[in-house]
Amino acid sequence: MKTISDIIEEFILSQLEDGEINLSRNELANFFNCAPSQINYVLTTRFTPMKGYDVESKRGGGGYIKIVKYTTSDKIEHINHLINNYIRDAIDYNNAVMILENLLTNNIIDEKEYKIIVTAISNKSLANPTNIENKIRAKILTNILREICKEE
Amino acid sequence: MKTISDIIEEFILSQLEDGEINLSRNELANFFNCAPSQINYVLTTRFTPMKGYDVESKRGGGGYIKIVKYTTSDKIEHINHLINNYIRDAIDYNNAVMILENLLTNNIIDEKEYKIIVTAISNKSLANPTNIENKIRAKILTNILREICKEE
DNA sequence: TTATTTGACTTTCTTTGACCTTTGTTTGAC
DNA sequence: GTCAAACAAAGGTCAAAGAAAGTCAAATAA
Repeated sequence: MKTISDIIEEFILSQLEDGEINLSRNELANFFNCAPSQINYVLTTRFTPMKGYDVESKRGGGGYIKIVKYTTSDKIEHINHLINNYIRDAIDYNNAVMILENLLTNNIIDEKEYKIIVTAISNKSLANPTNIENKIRAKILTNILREICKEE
Repeated sequence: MKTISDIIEEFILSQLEDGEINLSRNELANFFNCAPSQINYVLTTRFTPMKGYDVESKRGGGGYIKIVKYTTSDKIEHINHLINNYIRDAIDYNNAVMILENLLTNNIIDEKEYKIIVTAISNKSLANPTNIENKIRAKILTNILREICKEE
C-alpha cells in the first residue's frame, strides 16, 4: 500500500523538469490534504544529497521550496566517492588539502578556486569555534577575501 | 512567486543607468500600488551599502530619493573597506551574501567562485559548531564539493 | 521496531498603516 | 516689502499583521 509520502514523492518526481522545480509547501500540502510538515518529511527522507538532490527554501511572503536534481556524471561519481570515503564527518587539514589537490589535477577546480577553498577550511578560518556561528563565518569570509587580495 | 518587493527591486535596477537614479517615493508607490513605506523596505533590504549602493534623499516639496551604485577598480581598497566596515568580527548570512554579490558585480569573483564561497559560509556548512574543528571542516568541504557537482 | 502522520509552536520575510520630521510655499499683519 | 505662522508636500520610522517555511515531539500505522 502506497503511503501519502510515496504519492507526494512521485508527484514531485513527475514535476521535476530540467532537474529543477519550485514549489509552495502550503499549496502542495493543501493539494494532498496533508499537514504542511509532511512535505518536509518527504523532502528529508526522499530528496537527500546522497540521492543527488539539493533543497533550498525561503520563508515568509513569497516563500518557496526549490529542489534541484543533479544528474550523475563521472565528476559527480568522483566527488561522491571522495565525500563518502575520505571526508565523512571529520577530516583534518592535511587530508583535506590532498583532496583538493586531487580535484585540481583532475581539472574539477582551478587554481583560484583551490586557493579559496583551502582558505575556507584552513585553521586560520576555523580556529576558535566558540559556538558563535557569525564569528566563525566572519573569519572564513575575511580570510577568503584577504586571499583574493593577494593575487597579482 | 515573486513578491511586490522583488518586482520593485527589478524595476529600480532596470532604471539605474550610469549607476545612478533619482526617483520619487510617492510616485513609485503609486505606480506599484503599494504603501510608500514599502519603497523604504525595498531600499533597506536590497540597496544596501554592502551591496555597493548609497541612498540619499530629501524631504519636503521637490523631495527625492537618489540611489547610486558604486563600482571600483581598486580591488584591494575595495576589499579592505568591506572587511573593515561590514565584516568586522561577526556577520550574518544575508549580509555576507550581499558582500559577495558586491564582489560579483565588481568582477572580483566570478559565478563559480561566488557559489563556492556562499556555500562555505552557509548555515548548512556552519551549523552545529560542536567545538570540533574537523567536523566543521568536513561539513564545509562536503558542501563545497556538492556545490561544484551541480554545475553542468 | 521503524516509518509515517499530525499539529502546536517558532522563525523569517513581507506588507500595511498610523504617526513623525523635514523642507518648501503661501499668506497676512506690520 | 518682510517675516513669521500656517499649510502643503515630501520622505522616515516603527510596530503590528500577514504569509510562508521550519522544527520537534507525540500519536499512529506497518
